[in-house]
Amino acid sequence: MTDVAEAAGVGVMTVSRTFSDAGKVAEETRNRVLKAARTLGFIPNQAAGALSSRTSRVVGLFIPNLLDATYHQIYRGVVDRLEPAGYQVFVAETRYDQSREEAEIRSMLGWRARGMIFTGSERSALSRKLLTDAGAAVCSVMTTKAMDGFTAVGFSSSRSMKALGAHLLERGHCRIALVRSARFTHRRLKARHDALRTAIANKAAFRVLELDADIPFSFRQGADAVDAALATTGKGWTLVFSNDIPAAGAILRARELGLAVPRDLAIVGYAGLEIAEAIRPRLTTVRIPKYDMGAEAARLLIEQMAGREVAQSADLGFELVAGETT
Amino acid sequence: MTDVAEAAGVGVMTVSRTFSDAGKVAEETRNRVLKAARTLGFIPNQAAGALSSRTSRVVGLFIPNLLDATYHQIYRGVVDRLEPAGYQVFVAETRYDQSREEAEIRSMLGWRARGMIFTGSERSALSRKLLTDAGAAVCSVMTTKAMDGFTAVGFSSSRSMKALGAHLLERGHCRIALVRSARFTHRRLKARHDALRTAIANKAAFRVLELDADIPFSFRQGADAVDAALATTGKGWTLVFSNDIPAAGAILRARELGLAVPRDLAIVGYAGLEIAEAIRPRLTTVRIPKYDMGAEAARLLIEQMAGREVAQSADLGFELVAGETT
DNA sequence: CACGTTATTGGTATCGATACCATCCTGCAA
DNA sequence: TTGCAGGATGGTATCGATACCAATAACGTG
Repeated sequence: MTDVAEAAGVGVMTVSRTFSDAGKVAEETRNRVLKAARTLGFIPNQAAGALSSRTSRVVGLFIPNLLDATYHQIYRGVVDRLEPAGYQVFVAETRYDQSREEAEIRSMLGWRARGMIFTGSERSALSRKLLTDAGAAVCSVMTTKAMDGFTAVGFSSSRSMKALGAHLLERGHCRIALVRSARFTHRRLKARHDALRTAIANKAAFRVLELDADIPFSFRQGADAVDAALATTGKGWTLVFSNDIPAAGAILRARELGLAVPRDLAIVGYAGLEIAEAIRPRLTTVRIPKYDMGAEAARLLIEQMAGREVAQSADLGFELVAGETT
Repeated sequence: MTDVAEAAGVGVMTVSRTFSDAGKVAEETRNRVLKAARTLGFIPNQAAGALSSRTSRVVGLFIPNLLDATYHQIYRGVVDRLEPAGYQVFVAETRYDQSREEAEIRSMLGWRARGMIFTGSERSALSRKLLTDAGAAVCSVMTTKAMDGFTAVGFSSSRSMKALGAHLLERGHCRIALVRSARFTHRRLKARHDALRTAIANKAAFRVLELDADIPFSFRQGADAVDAALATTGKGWTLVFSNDIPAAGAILRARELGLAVPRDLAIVGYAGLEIAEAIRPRLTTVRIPKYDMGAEAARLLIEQMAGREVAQSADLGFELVAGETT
């Protein structure tokens, strides 16, 4: 920076200002500085900037699985809002692993991130403590339950399940099986499941089909669920998945076995991914506001980091998509 | 750090060493320092560390689209290798946009990343200049062509297309159409396509089906391709896609239209994703070493950053998966 | 014309780590 | 006993920005 200052014939502060507080440097000077910087190939050292200003423009984004289109869209939404605002997004893929998440939080705090956005399951007690102690602005996505001073952006998953339950009852489904895998069933998912059970009450038979999967959401998981369902409960059941991918896998498997969907086997997904409308029969699913949740979370976080008061939570709703599989 | 040093009754350097060069601190002292750090909630400031040591342990990873399972697996491979080695991976999603990529490179250089891994299409001239000027270690993934001092890890996509061409001719396909979209066809993909054309020579009819898509790889794109193919060329063609997702979309659409695959319409994918074996008929595709490319690229980069000599490139091969759609 | 105001610029201490060198201590060989 | 190697530890300058304050120029106003 000293070199650039010298080359441009100005003080270092003018160079610094040229690259940070826009507008406080005269146009003509600014151009001279930028030209000198370009000639010398100068790129401001972010580390030095963060250290000196004692406040980095880093925001941490925690995502269980970036391959999941739901989370990927959230990621896009977050980036699209934070980048123009001058923030740098550091992504951490937690892989549904709490110890990974804790390690990543530490790492973000090491970079002195001022804000963090979490998606997916809930924070561990240790994570929450780390975050509150550090005084970081925190926003949880996929839930509307603000807590511990963390804001929340999402939708009511219990209401979505209530709507789904009503839809199923209305279409005369009377044997409903919830498919899940122990390894990827976190508390929030359990709550979602309870909501469905409640919605159904005893107007239909209800059971849980527990599978063990090693990958979070796979087509195979759906196929396995169909096989398991046929083996244990026989035809005539409605399989409710927690994602569209395994639901699609179930459709493919059902067709392979010559089963009529939804007559022999009904299928429900969750998320509202592209495959839900690409596959035949069209999948019944719950479309959730993926991108918008990310964008809104980012917006809230920006406000918080600027020290402004913000709403504790935002409910962006959902949409029940009645397809041809129920 | 000063506080921790005081609390532990040691000098700041001992604290610093406790958190960085492992082994140079006596076990007993080390424990005292760690305890003090835990009590005080001390987390080393990465920015200060990077500034002071004039060498950050940051590696940039550039990916066109994290939702694409190919790139996502590469990402996993990279992270799994670099994290245990003490490096921090900063991911940048370029979205197939060169100006985004250039901006992200600048940003990485701002963090003084010592190494960068690129996947997908080729670097622009400006990008290459930025990288060489900065003296960063660079590795390209998905290609075996090392250039400009950048190492490369991948497979021979032209050989994969030659193998595919041979397979198609062997199975008697005589009308082959390459499906692509202008927006997402970069130079490497073109080279891949040329290789297929060469492999086929004039032993089969060859044409290109140009679609315009706004998303890189979607099911819809495959469905559109089927519709376009039927409209322009009629039945009996083999559609060659550059990804399994649109190929799967094509299968779904073909079945919806009552077409027999591969008799009325043959379909070929690329990448070797889960859906290729989940869908019926099973998709013919080229399986590429996704995860391993990432891991190997990371390994090479670690060696380079340690100043050791490394092989210029690594060819990890591919596997032609003959399915039921050809 | 004096004077407050605003726009622009510069000097220097400072952020929190690490590099580098110095010091101290211990154990062992001569 | 002496000398010395090597392990453990500490002191302090330094990395490259920004915060803070000061200085100067330009401008309008009464």
